[in-house]
Amino acid sequence: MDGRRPTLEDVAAHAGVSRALVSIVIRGAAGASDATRERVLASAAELGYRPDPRARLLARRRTRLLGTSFGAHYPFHADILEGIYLAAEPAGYDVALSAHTPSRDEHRAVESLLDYRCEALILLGPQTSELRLAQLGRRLPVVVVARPVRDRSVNVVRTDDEAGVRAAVAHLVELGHRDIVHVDGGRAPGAVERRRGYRVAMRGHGLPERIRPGGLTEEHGVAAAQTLLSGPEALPTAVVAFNDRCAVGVLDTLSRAGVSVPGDVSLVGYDDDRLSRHLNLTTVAQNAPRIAAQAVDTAVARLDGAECASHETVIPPQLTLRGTTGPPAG
Amino acid sequence: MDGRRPTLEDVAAHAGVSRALVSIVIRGAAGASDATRERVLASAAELGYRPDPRARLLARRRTRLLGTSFGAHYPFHADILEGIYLAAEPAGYDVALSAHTPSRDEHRAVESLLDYRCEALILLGPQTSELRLAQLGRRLPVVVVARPVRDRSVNVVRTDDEAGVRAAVAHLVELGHRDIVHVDGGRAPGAVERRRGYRVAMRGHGLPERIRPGGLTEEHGVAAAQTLLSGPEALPTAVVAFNDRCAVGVLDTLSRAGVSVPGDVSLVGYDDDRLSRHLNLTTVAQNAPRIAAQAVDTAVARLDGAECASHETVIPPQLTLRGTTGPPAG
DNA sequence: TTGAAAGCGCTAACAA
DNA sequence: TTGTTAGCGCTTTCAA
Repeated sequence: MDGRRPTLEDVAAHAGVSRALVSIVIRGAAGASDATRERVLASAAELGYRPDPRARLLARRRTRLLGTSFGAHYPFHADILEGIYLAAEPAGYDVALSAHTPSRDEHRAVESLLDYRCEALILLGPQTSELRLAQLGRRLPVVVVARPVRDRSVNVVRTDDEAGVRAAVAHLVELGHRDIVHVDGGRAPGAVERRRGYRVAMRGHGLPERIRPGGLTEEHGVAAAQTLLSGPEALPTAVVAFNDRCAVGVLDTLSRAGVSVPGDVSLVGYDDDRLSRHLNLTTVAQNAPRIAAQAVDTAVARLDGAECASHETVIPPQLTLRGTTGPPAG
Repeated sequence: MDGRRPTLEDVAAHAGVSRALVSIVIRGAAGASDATRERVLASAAELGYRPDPRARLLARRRTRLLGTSFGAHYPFHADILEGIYLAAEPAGYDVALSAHTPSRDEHRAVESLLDYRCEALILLGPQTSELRLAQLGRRLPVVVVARPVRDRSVNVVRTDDEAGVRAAVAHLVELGHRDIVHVDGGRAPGAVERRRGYRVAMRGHGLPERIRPGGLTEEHGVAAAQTLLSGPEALPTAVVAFNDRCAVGVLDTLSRAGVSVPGDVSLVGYDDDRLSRHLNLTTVAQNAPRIAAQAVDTAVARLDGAECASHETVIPPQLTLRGTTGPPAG
């Protein structure tokens, strides 16, 4: 079937030089004549040589590995992952992935990253306790994405969620809405900030707060919309949902109950999922590529010894107007 | 900051035995007295020793690594991933993950898995050509999930998509529908089979086929529903969508156009995403945990030398009746 | 510019 | 039952 893959040694023999020289050439390090370089490269290509990352990792002083933990079920994490791969390569780092799922918790995901001697950790929306994050942060550079952390031993890259929701509310108020409900994110990362943004904005406009418990999935949106439909109070004229998935649940439930969006009720999501673009959902966009690039930059900067890289990078969100918001009916 | 992590050597010194013995104990291999075993374990615990997987992988004859490639943006892949982690552990295998994204193609994802000397590959819904899959399959055990492959050098685990769609159509016909549209999956994995299931079923019932080009995201559903709404022909009384995401697009577009589901139009999805459960969508469920377990089992069987493990395992889908199907209006 | 040699932390014969 | 020893495939001084 397989047959051993060629090693440095094989390439060296084939090219008639020492292993050390091959290593130098493969790594693109200085110290080999152009002639040798060419010959080695030719041999390597001919044999189909590919360096063994395990051995490389073991031998090198540095692993140049960026450990990234993510939630397997979060589309937003997938977007960021893509950006991390993109940014890591030119910086000379490899990415080690570790997923957490309902049955494989974050702790295990992180432990496995640590076992592989990742030099820094990028944690996407971690639910881990502040205490544990701080412990990790004292051990190696840790970049927490999409969640604020007070402890200064970890770095944070996140969207200014509070501002995002404030902008959403401002937009609705501008359109003439006064009865605006927030379907919140419960204990999800970022939920506190978005809730605060809503409250601050409503108070600022002198409007009464109406918050419904929600969460980060469609089902939460469905449930919240149902309480809105069946509750004793009148329907609001607008809803700001925790995220796009939640908004989809709200949208769907309202539409199917004969409530027109945005005719009767305006709706704003959060994230700018691929989804929202095509459901024509007004939403607050998080800049995933920029968040990813910043996370990698921060990790690399810390690794390069910039101890005092700024603790937190807050990236501005962008209100994206589409078809689910309009003036109130009355 | 860090300080070197303890090695086998450290544990050996601390316990006053040789490295070999520690290795034996840590691996749980036979050949150490209970007393020694206990002492070594105690030392390891005290020092917080964790084996270095790179070194272990390098030294071992076998890596016991199952390489898994997946699409970062596919929720269904996430479900399967979870099952793979679950099944791999008791089988004594580790899982190496490699994501493909729009900017990091499957080829790269697979190469990196190969570099890490994975013993077998589990490819989730690969778009790779049959030719390349066959080449891979001759090199090491390869299990392709959720897509049929004729070439017998790879193993396949998939849902009987044709039967799934046939069941969906049968259900609609039973309810009295005669004008049933299929919004298909275009070139997506599984699309051919589902389309065939639709055609076979419609022909079997003596009904005319109406297929609309679709795809695997909400946007495809939205687009297809729009052509349905604006086209010259009458709306069908039922729609079978390629998958749940596509169905959500259809559902949303119809609802917002004032078309009641299932009052005016019945709708069936495919996959049984988390999503569909809470949008109360009638759908065809793929059994992700079972698919995952079967994929791991197959890979392990092939690794254990069962060359002739059956080429293909087809898992029955399950029509799941919920609230988006009902009798036609007339 | 090149090569020899010593590790990286582990496993697995083999010998004691 | 235990210890010795030789790798796994690479990087990285240090000499030549």
